[in-house]
Amino acid sequence: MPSDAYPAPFVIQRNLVDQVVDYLTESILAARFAPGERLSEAGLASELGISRAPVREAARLLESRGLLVSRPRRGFFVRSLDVAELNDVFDLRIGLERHAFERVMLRFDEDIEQSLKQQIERLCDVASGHDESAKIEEDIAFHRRVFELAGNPRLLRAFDDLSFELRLCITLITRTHDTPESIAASHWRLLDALRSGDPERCREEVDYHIGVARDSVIERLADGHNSANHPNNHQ
Amino acid sequence: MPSDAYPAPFVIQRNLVDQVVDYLTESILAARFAPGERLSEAGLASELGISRAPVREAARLLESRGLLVSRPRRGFFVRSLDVAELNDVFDLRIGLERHAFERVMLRFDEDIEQSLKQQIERLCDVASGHDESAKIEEDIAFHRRVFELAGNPRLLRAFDDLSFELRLCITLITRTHDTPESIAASHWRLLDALRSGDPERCREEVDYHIGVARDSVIERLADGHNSANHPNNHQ
DNA sequence: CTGATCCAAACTGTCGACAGTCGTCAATCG
DNA sequence: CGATTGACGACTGTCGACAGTTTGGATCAG
Repeated sequence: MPSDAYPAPFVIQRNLVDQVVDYLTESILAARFAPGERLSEAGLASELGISRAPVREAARLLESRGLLVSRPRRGFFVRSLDVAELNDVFDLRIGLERHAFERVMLRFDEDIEQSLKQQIERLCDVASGHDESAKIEEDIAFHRRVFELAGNPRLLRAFDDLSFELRLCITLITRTHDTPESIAASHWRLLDALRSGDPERCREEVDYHIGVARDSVIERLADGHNSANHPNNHQ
Repeated sequence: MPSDAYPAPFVIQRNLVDQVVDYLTESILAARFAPGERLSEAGLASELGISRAPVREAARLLESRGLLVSRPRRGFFVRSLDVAELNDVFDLRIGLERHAFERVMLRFDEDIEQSLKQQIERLCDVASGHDESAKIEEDIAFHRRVFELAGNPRLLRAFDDLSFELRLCITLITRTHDTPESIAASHWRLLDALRSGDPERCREEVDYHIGVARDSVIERLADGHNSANHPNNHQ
């Protein structure tokens, strides 16, 4: 008997907490909740037709993901990032991506190349369309693939943790209008760098790639979307 | 921890969740709970004289810190790391420390040097004693100081998140018996590398330093402490 | 004696309720 | 008229309870 292991998701018995986590995550990233907005436990619970306990536990999880902040005796608020925090997120991302790319480079082979090529092609497919959300997700998916290929699950988790804040950064602004060609080209350059086997060059390409993304976000944030977005840190 | 908001801690009104988080964290890291051990919500709650709700919320938080793993409908278990996971933790640590050291190097000045010198001296103070726990904490404190000086709170939080797993790695084994001199010397070398302003050299020193720590842990894990530690890894 | 089956105890997931706290706003006072 | 105080309402922190599930042992067939 396979008594040990395998949660066996035959019948996916999702508990309420996970469902609430997904619901809240999507709601925040789809900007259905405004940054800084207070989330009422009771309100959410009754809205979802459940009790407050699962909502509270879900909120704790979202807090650890950086999507919510809790103020004792006040409740949970949707995280709102200022420019400094946004810079910090991208700075950490650079550190993580450098590491992931280096690890991938060390084990680069035909399979990895194919895998990344496929990912870029999927990115190209949606890049010509008008589904901005899909572009963002495929962009992130490419980078996530790199972290998968790095072969370190813990490193991947660090990226996943950060990616929620990353999406939050992007949610805060209107999406960039890069051309499909430029989006594709910038990712082909990363693959080329990996292929070259030159660590120095790879670092530079990663720094440039992430730097462009960061500047794009910051630029738009400065363009006016920052107004009336008082960050939720007081006194 | 990572959170913001310093709302006048005149009267420290700690809620139960935070207290339970601290209690559990300390219990796990002090090896009062065995790796892989099941934690009964009801048991803990009655033991602490509280209800299960705060215990559950605290456990969720510990899960996000990597100290507990939850199995649906089964409860929470103390995380137990196998050699592969342990390698992953240290690999991520290398990535983070490289980045932190680089950032510190870019803004290196007299104040930073003094701050790190103080930290190393505190490390030396405890290194000659017999309080192994203090040695570990001061060792981690030095590295945490580097992350603070890097000037990126998000990067610091990433280290804090990882540091719990790091402590867990160390908890799993008997502590290394490095001499006080070698402990001090290895950290002086890191400071020297920072002072040199040479990124390449800094990376190498960091890689070496963390690598030694990793090997030390792995070596002792292989020495026999791994037996009967069936990992409870899922997801 | 081995292995499958069944049952009771223990536990998790979820709920509704209560008490204490915080923010708001109107009434009061200088 | 502006500042202060106090009460009201909303909400969080915490608790005890119930139902369905898992676990481990007792029971029974082979």
